Amino acid sequence: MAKPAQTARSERTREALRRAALVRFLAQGVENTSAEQIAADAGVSLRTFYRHFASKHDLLFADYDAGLHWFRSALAARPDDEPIIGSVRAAIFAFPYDVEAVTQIAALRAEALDPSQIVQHIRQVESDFAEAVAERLARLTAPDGGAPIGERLAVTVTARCVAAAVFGAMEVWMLGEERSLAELAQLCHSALSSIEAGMVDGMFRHY
Amino acid sequence: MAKPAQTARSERTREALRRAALVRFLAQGVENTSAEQIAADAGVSLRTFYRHFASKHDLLFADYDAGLHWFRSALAARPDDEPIIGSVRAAIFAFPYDVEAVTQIAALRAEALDPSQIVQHIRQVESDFAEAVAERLARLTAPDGGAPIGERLAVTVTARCVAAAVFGAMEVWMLGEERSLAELAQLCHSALSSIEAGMVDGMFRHY
DNA sequence: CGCAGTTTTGTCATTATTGTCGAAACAGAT
DNA sequence: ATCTGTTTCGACAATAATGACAAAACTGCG
Repeated sequence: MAKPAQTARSERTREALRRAALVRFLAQGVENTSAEQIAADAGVSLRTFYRHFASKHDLLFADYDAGLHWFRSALAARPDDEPIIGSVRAAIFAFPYDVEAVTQIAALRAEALDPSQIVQHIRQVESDFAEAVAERLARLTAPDGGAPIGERLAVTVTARCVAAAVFGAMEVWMLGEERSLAELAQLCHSALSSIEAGMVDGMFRHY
Repeated sequence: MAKPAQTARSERTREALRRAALVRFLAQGVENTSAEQIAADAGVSLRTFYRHFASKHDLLFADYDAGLHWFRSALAARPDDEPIIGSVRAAIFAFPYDVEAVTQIAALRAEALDPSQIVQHIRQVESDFAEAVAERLARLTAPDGGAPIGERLAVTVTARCVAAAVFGAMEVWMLGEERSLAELAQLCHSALSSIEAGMVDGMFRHY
């Protein structure tokens, strides 16, 4: 849909667009920057801009894939026999992120996107998160996805419940008054534990 | 974002646009129908069209809110002391829907939207579903949302897990070979039961 | 190097979407 | 019916986004 990025050239173009956009966005705000300006700054045509990014706002999510990839790898690196909740805990607490950059981008998003779009993105993140967990779980059963349907159901539902715990905790945190990171960690921990407790009896007791 | 719909007049306009769009879409396909045509058919200006619908594609989701509202009401109508899983089962199996219309719209969506957009919509549905369940659960604890944070966390996570079960079942069903409605019902039943079993011990054992 | 095939861009044209501002239609009170 | 404040609509202009096709850059190979 919007990602040539195969060759070195296209990668350069992409980078140029990314940089140009960030500069403009920071200097004059997202809405006051036209796609044409960005393209011009990067020295390419408008059409080319849209070949690299689905939309102007898409630039605000340009770094997301890298983070997802990191998480997926972190999960995959965990030993096969570790209980899934433990793997997830380890991965999410080890997640490295550039506070500066994240804050900056978050501000731009808040400025240019309406709340529903941001919520939509969070749902996307949760969905990808669940998929990563499912991928890790599936490794235990049938690496190729050819598992019996009951097993597939268990993997999918379990993974989604884990995601439900983490993102549910985040939701409660955002709506609550206490906004410290410690509080968030506490909520995550608590939510994951509740899932874990439920897992001893449920259909997915094996994970 | 795009919904005057307060007065009778705007409701008429909205309906006119909806009808006009459906006719065109069915006759010549979504992509071959321009927003201008729809507006013209409905006898309003292009700008007015965009006052009622956020986008041309938005028309393909125009009926969604009604369904959500139905579900929310169905859940609310259930007795307070019924276990949540039971309420959800009852509600989803009683859901009334016009096979004709649903099939028709689904075809149009498949034609005009790319898969990622459809997935995005499904996520939206799941999210709203979870929220409806959470609403029903919250009634048991603190009607005003002023419950202690632990309780809020339990409600949120539980609701999301229920949604995870239902939509996880749907995902497995869609990816599987058996596509009968019976199979879907079976998967939903199974997924909900697994959650139910887990609930006897987890933090949300009370629901 | 020079050629044939593939990928990436550019250009042009068309449609989609949004901001702004003023006119028309509407609801309620006099 | 007339006045008045509000909602909805139309007209116009500026961006945003996409389709179609040709030119330019890049690739591997003889």
